[in-house]
Amino acid sequence: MAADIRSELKALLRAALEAVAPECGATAIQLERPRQAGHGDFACNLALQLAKPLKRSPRDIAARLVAELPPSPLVVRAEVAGAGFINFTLTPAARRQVVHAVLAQGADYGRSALGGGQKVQVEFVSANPTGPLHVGHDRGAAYGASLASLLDFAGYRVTREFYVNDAGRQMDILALSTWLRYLELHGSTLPFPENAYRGDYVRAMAAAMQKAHGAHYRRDPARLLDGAPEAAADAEGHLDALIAGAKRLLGEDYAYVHDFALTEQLSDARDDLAQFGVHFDVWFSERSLFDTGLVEQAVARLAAQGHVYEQDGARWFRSTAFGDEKDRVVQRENGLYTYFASDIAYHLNKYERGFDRIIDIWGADHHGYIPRVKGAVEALGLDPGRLEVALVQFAVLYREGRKTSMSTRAGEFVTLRELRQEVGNDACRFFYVLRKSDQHLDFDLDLAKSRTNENPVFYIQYAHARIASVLAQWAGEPARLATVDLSPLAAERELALCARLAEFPEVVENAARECAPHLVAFHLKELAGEFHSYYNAERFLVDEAKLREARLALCLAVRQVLANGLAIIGVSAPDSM
RNA sequence: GCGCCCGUAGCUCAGCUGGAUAGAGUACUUGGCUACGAACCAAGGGGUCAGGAGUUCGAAUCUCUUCGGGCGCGCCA
Repeated sequence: MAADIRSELKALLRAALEAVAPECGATAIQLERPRQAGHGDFACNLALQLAKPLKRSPRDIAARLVAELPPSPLVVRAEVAGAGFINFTLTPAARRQVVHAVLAQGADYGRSALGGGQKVQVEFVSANPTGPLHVGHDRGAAYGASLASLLDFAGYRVTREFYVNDAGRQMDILALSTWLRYLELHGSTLPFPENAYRGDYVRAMAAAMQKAHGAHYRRDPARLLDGAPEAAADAEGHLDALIAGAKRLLGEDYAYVHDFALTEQLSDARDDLAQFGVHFDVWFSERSLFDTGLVEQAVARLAAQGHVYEQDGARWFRSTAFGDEKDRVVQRENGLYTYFASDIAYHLNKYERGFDRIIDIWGADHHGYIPRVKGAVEALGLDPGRLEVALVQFAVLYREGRKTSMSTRAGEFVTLRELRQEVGNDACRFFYVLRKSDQHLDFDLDLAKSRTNENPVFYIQYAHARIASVLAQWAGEPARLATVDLSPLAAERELALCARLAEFPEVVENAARECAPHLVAFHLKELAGEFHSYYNAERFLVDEAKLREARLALCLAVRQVLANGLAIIGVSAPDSM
């Protein structure tokens, strides 16, 4: 609807341009929505753009353009303003028609064909399954989930994916940690390494393992230390020796312990995220890349292209040839592939799955990783332009005015679960999306907890609930409002509200283009604000039937847009609070 | 040292591909419930858009530079 008005106005301007300056007929015509109400519904800067090539004053050109504008039933006034803007004021009927559009399209209002059905993959969270999700992950979860919904709404076919790092040393450390706690339950007094996973959840897993299998995985802890360096002298070496010892003593049972811990953590993460309203279509296993030989193949493919060389016994990818700072090891001296190697394979796999766009959402601390991954993609002969990396800055948590430190291994962190319970799902989701993702963020826990009613999410939900309440008291049939006569909506406040509704599809497209769901959140805040003003200024359930129904139709349209927007952000739209 | 991100009101943050007098929330000061929900509304004060230079009709926005902050620079993941 709004797009129709835009294209109509552009056509008018195009015609005027042909009459005034045919030699500049190729100039792109830009329409924007002025901030100030006095500047009409749409503004065009065409005359300002033409000033230089035509060597005439912008206001003069604007006046000529206005004089040549063909008449239109949508436009009540076109005038020159400011430095040479052309401001269009629409007729009230044109401004009101959006209400019918919203009510007719319902939950689909704002849906766009921008994506053209392209396949896009959004990979996010992808946390190591070595402990509960914590506040270092939830911002990425909220952003990724909202972005995925947004792109879906904007006409893309979206796959939401979680990459499971189930192949590395960190998983071995978790398995070891769990097993050591399990041995403690069976009387072991072996000192627990400082640098192993110390969180209580590890003890819980050990207890679960004991409950399910009794002493089946018990081994003599004294034999575990054979040949291990002193923890004090070489903490990491000590840990590796313990892992080797665990594998030696457990034999084939090691795989069970390992997978037990992995499965526990993964299902915990899955539940946690599901309760946060975050769902994935694919949980992609890193280990599967090794099992299917894809890591080997990917490196071989790089080597075949001449991008791999040997040095110091290791094999290196020449990423400097693709803009990276230094070359990177893909296969270590000990024969093991690096995490980077499996990541190359993973991205190769992503391309092979035929996505038109691949969006990786990473924590900002991984920014240095971008050139090597893009470089590898390019080296494989793939189009690096299809791969986009969105960085999410970490939220810094403050408790009683002090920064809270986070360490998974030390077990000191605020979990996503705790944060959700303290702040609430809706507020939490909204809070994160209300910030631009690449902006640093201070999260004051005490403020979020003690004054949740100050969170803007309630402001928006309240508007939704208020409308629901009014409609309930009206007790009429909402479907009937879809075709009601809107002409009683003549007040400036009502027409401004209509304009805000008409903007929603533009906001969706813009937000999708920018991968910026926060734009949707801000738009909803403004819409809710204008509605609250309206609510306080006018009564809806008035005696005069035509006016009452027109106003209720507008309210219903507002409620619909609020609901559609909140759905993108992953926040509920309650009828009562 | 090199690279990436950032610096806007006391605080937390918006500001769309450069547009008109830089905006919200919060805090502070006032006013509004015998009302369709006061988790709301109305009004007020509060700014060298970190500093400087450049690009042009026009800069918070683009370029360069200085200062300040965050992060990254492993045969870790």
